[in-house]
Amino acid sequence: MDKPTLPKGTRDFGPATMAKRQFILDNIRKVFQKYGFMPLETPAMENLTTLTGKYGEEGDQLLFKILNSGDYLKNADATKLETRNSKQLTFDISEKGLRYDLTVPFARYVVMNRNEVAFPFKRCQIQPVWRADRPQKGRYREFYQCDADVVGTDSLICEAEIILMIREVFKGLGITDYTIKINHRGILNGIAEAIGAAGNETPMFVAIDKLDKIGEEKVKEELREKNFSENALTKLFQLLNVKGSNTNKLAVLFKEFETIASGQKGLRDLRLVFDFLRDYGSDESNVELDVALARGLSYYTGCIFEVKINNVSIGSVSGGGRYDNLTKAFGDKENLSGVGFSFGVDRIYDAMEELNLFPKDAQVSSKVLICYFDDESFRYGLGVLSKLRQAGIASEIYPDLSKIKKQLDFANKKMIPFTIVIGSEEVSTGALAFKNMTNGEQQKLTIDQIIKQF
RNA sequence: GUGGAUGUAGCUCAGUUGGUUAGAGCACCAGAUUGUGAUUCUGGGGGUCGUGGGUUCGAGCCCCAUCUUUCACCCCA
Repeated sequence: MDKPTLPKGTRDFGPATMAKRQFILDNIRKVFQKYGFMPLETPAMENLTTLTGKYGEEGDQLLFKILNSGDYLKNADATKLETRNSKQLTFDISEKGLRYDLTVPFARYVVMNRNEVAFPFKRCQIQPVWRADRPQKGRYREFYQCDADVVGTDSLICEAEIILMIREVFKGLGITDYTIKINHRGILNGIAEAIGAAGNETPMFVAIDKLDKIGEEKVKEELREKNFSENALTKLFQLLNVKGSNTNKLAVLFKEFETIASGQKGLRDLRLVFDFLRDYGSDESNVELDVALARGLSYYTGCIFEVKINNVSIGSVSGGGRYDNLTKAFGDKENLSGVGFSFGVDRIYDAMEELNLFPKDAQVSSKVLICYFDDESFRYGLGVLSKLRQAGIASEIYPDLSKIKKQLDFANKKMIPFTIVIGSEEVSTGALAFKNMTNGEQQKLTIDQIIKQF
């Protein structure tokens, strides 16, 4: 029998890792609920027709497909088989796939339950997603997303609340040095129009999105290959290089977009988001208008977000935006506007590990371990255990009669901070040896006195 | 999906131009210590060198394939 292994890009999470992951997840869940988002879960697999066509051509290639059950070659086209046309053959032998994100399944749910849900509908969803990507650091084939979306309203208060939630989650996790990048598809379209590249937006978005990574010259090179004129490039970088505060950037762009409707709309939206933040009693801290931010997911139409933790070797840990046409893609007659974002738990974990931000006691399991010398004190210990648990103190007793050294070692290994050592003396007097495992101090206390220590 | 790097004990790594029974530190187990752990001392277990082929009298080391992890591209949480 060969040694067992895990599939590429997947991981086990042991108790120590789980404690830290729970810490992140609990924090996010708490904030989502505080902002009025109701939980939703959807199946791991969706029909392929639900998933394909929503993420662009690249995204479709990254979908995990599930082979049909039974005689799956029954419906396979003979010529496709003979010519080994895998791409075409896929849809003959597979009709289900694993979800690629949580937004598309959510849109599907909304369309299917249109009459039951009360709009505007706020839902949060914390579940794994799967991508057939090639794994790297901070990039897995199975990972958790934590989504919060609102559907059925155009109000930009939703965008403002997304910023508030991101800041609250990061505060709870102890992450202070981060940037919430914000942009608007309208601004991007406006720029394309302003430089005379309307109709050629996609290659422009793809290229400028990489600006902070590969630099101005490389982006220009890439765009020249896509037949952008020198005039267009000069104009483009004039707009991308506007520095200063968000207000300043908005003002400069406002002049450029005098006759461009989509650009105007983008600027108005962003200005309103910033206004709402101020009215709420907040400000623009950690928020940066980045006109080069484009994002690949093709369904975004309005504001777009991306969050980076600074000084770590991890890509973005959160992203999202507004999508106006997603329910229409599922045959919905009346179109519903939605906006949402997603935290990547796995990347937040990696970043926090790199920055050493996990609190030490995030790993503690039980608070007390009961140790004993003989069978009689074990029996007595069970009564003590029961009292501790009734008092709500997480505790356990060592299950086997063995040397006290081994029992205390076990407490150390599990990072249990206190032990109660019981022997014949303790059984007869009721004064228990209560030991602090961090500093080694020990005192004789009754069980009631011990409970009061917590 | 394209190209590059990597893999030796539970962990971090040594291992000479291919040459006998593959090493260290930490960790683990047992004893010194029959009512007290993270210090010290003594002893012990553990590796078909990622996997499968090949070259050779002989392979941890050379060649090929494959898998894992990782880096760049693509894309993205």
